[in-house]
Amino acid sequence: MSAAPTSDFLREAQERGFIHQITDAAALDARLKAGPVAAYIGFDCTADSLHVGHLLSIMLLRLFQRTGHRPVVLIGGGTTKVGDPSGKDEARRLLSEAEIEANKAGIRRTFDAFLDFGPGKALMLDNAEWLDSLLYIPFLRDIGRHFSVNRMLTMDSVRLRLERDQPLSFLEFNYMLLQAYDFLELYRRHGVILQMGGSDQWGNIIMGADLVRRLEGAEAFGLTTPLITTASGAKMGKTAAGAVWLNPERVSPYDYWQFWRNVDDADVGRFLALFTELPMAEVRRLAALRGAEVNEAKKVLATEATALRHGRAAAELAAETARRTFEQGETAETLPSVTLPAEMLAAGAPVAAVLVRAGLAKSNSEARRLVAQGGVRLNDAPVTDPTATLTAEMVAAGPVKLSVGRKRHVLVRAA
RNA sequence: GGAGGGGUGCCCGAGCGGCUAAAGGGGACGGACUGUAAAUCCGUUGGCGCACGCCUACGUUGGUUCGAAUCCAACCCCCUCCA
Repeated sequence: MSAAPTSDFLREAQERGFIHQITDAAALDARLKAGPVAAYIGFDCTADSLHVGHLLSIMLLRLFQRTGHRPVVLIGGGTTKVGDPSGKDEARRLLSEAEIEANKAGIRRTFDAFLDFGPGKALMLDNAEWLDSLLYIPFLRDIGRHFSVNRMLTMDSVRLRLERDQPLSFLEFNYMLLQAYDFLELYRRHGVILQMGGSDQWGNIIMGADLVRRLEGAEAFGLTTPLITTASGAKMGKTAAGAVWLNPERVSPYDYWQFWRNVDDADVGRFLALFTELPMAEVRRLAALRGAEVNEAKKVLATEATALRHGRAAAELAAETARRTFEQGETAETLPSVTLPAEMLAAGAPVAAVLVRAGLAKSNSEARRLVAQGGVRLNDAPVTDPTATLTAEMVAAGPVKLSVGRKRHVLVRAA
């Protein structure tokens, strides 16, 4: 990175660690200072919720809006119909029109928490709008002519595949063109001059920027974010239960808080900068904490990150629930809970079955195994008998805390 | 189109007629130690009211055998070389 950027957006983005590459940092910096700019990031719509893996992009768009610009969320409704073949072993199941619509709605709900979509503010668009009606011959003639196969072959995404003798379908080869075309459409329709995305999108992004430049004679820019891995090298956002989703129906605010509370020590500073909006001075102070004090930083990270997604109240509640559960050893009645039907309790509900019902074990076998290994506790008392049952009397006085391991707790309630 | 090679559990990867629910590693989970961290050590890791039992599982479908992930046939998919 050459001269330090002076626009609010680039300066803060750089300071917080969002930037990996920029096509023309100085020119972009100047444009951002001259007035509001529109920028977009593309998202798949293969699921009805985004997950923590998308959060970096979301936070970047949020920062973009906060610094006075217009973020555009581009949903790949059109490209999802084709199915992105990259990086997948098996062909992905094609989604129906209705599924795509449902997914878009879910994704929209996620974004509503992060961006202001009011009049003149952020936009959410679907590339199906222009891709669905695309005609092959005119597309080839008008757009395809501007793409040099020679150059496409030198792009990392293509070159690496070819070098490793991995197959590359024509469809996939074309993906680049479709992506570039999105940029062109967004420029024409909404004056978008900047595309952002993960570092793996660099090739696609510069193709798009070039296309806009050629056909419209306009300056267009690209910016990529670094690939975020955890200190232990894994792609972030995966836990035992799977992806850490951003929609509360999939991951509760409490579990979301716990996810951030449990990051590696080595990740806390970086994550505070990227996934919260605390002033950098505060981020640096927290990141400098050592030893057991790091826990303070993690709690701040968890609460701030949760507040951004689920609101301050839900975040505080999750923090308080955790404090009472972990630090006081109490049974906080705000923990996630399962309710057992009366007839199940009347007959004596096997602990194993309750574990499965509570989502703490995937099968009865696993539940029994957990008990056998001494990993299960009822109100903090270890369960040693694999055939133990929960009775109505046990739950009559109030919810019972069922725990697996040190960290997973669920309240069991009577219906 | 022709000739070879290959498809194994969450992933990688052994196995190549019975001793195989399938070595080993990774990951994940539980335990110990801690700070709801990392590292380390121990254990677990298909399902089923599971102690002996039963069911499902090694690309798909059939077949040979007392017995198949292992042999045969056809089919599907992938890779390599040739045209």
